Amino acid sequence: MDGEAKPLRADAQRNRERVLAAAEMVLARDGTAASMRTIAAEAGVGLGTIYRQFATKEALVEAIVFERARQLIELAEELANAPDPGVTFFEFFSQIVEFSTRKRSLTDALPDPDLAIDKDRSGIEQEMRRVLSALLERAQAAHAVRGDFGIDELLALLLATSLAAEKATWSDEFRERTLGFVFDGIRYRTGD
Amino acid sequence: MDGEAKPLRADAQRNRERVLAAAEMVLARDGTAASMRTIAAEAGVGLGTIYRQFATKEALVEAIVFERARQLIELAEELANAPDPGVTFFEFFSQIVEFSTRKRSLTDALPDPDLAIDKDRSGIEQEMRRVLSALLERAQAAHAVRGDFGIDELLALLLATSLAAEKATWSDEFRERTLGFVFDGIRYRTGD
Amino acid sequence: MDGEAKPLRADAQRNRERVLAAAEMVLARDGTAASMRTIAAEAGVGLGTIYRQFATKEALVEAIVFERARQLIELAEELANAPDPGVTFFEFFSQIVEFSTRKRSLTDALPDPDLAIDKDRSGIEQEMRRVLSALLERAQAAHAVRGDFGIDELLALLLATSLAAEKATWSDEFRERTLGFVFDGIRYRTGD
Amino acid sequence: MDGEAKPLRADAQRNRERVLAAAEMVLARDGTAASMRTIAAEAGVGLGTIYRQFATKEALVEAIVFERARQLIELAEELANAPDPGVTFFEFFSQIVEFSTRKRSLTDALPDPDLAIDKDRSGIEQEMRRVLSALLERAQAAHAVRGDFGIDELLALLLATSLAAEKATWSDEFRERTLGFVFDGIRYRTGD
DNA sequence: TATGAATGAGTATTCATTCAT
DNA sequence: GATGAATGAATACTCATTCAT
Repeated sequence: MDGEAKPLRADAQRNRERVLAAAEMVLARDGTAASMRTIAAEAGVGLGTIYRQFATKEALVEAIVFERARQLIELAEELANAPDPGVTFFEFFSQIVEFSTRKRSLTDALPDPDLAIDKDRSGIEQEMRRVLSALLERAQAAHAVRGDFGIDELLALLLATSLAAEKATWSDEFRERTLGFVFDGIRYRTGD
Repeated sequence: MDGEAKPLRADAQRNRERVLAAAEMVLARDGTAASMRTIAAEAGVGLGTIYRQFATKEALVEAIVFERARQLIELAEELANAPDPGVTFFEFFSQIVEFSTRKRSLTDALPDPDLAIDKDRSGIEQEMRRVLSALLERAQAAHAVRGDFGIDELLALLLATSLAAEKATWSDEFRERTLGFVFDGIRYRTGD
Repeated sequence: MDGEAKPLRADAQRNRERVLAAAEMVLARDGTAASMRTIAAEAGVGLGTIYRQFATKEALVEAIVFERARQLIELAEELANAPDPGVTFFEFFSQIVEFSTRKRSLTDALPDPDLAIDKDRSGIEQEMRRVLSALLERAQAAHAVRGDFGIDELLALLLATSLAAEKATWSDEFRERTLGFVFDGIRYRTGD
Repeated sequence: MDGEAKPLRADAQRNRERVLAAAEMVLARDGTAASMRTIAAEAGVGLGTIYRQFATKEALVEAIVFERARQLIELAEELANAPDPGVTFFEFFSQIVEFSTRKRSLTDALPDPDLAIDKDRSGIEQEMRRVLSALLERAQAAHAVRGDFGIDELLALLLATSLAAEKATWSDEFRERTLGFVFDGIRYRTGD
């Protein structure tokens, strides 16, 4: 839909990936305050090499967020036709939160209704809304999730629990227990 | 060993408050990356004036967090004997989240199990746990909240929803709707 | 010859002395990098009180140097008619150096031929030259010090050994031993 | 574990030298209170350029001191086998003092028994003691210097006269005359 | 008159970004 | 293309000095 115009030379592509991997690791460890120099060192490339691929630090961070969003979308798409829509929905929710525990700043990948929405960002966010809506609707059709629970509320609660998990590093056990209460509030019940 | 020793000269007190107010505003807007100079300018005082009251930037931020935590605790204490424990509990939860919508970084006031806990911080966090536990237990005794919902889960969900509300600036209407689902998962139901 | 015009109120005089004493102590300990606030705290007075007596930090430092110079001069004058001019001369030399070991920056009290010489400074320096010359000449007249050793060389060697003693904090024993060599070079010898 | 690892790019090397030269000059003029900005301006480079070569101001100052110490050592080593040990010894002493007249703060290169001694510093100071001891012992063996004059006293008097020469900027003529008296005190005499 | 609160220029240092090698 | 040296704006913090209380 944009960008990736020329298919990058092989070595350039390899460098791009090394930088992304290093940046992901360093940012996860040090937060966005991490310096470009640190990232370059971790990637084993020169500073200039990063700037060849990413115009600014902001662009690099965005690329990572973008990448993560793509992974989420991919995962959601794989699950689009999974056998049990209800179980699938809740497991997917849980998985996203677990992801956040491990990778700091993943939450930036979730649509932020506030931020100035540039083209690229908007595109992927739309896509995320789309795939999440699909999972949600299937779960509702299967009478596993309440019908009055909308996509905006889903995004809000995903963001909420992911942020908290990220900030406080929830244990697996604690995550499941806490999410359990949220899920109980969302779950379809006879009489709704 | 605490502080509040001498009762500050009138002008010093006024400046202290101006600095705190300005810092709260600027930090809410720009995050903790905001510069001391910006805060001083916003407060209409010289840089040195800030440093007279707060030894470091960190101390200033902590003072704000501390102040907010104290407000929360005060509110919770006022509600400790309110007539309807169930309604009180859920309204309190909602109010905290609403607070976050207006004042960014309030969430720092909620206990963060992770961070190195210095004495002062630890004190206020213990207090917050205590008052929140009291509200929770009263609501549980009144069969308004599930008995298996603990203080840690409460803190986690408060943090979660506050962070999200803060990040995305939820409207009143959206907040009530979204929290409604969470509350439904927490609420006591016959058969538990 | 100047300054001390009005004879200062009793309390003002007391404050002046407290400040001087504190400043001497603090400057000796921390060097001239010591802050005015530290000095005020040590003296147990407010910052303003220091500035009432000394227009600038520089003026305060100068006052101390001045004070020390006056002490040296006084000592030299007391010795002007001491019984053994030779012993007196060398003991005086040694005492000045010992002084430097204890009080940092005393060396500033010794005439510095370089510096822009303001009126006050010049006055006391002239005086110091005068009293030192007197001691020296008496020692030479008594055939205790070589006749070709002049006042400029005396000042230079006093400054030299004082600076070194100050910088390296010589022990009593080391000072006497080291000065011994210098004295041997100055001492009158048959055949001169 | 030492340093001189990679042989610096040509431009980096040139800048390093420009910085060192500028720092030497500025520090000589303004003392160690001189600001990094002033040094950068004098060197005609950006502030960051200094910090690329020297991690802190302290490191820069140390580098200069180190450099000077190395020059002294080199000079001393060249003289280690000079024909007349006595003349050599006194000329070397005089040369060091003359050096100080031109380059302020050289005296920092002389071992300071006081200061916290870090590894590098300690290394070079040991070396300086060693080469000076060698010169001294040769002069003593040649009956040019008194046998009871030790390396510590030598270092003390070198420091003393260098500091004074630095502070007061002695003329060539005055230096020779004044040092003459010191030398006379050190010199070997029949009857010792 | 004494106090210490307020001021803001000045300091060392960091870091995103540019550009010569 | 890749490297990393150079740049300088920006940051937290200090301190001599002034001035309201």
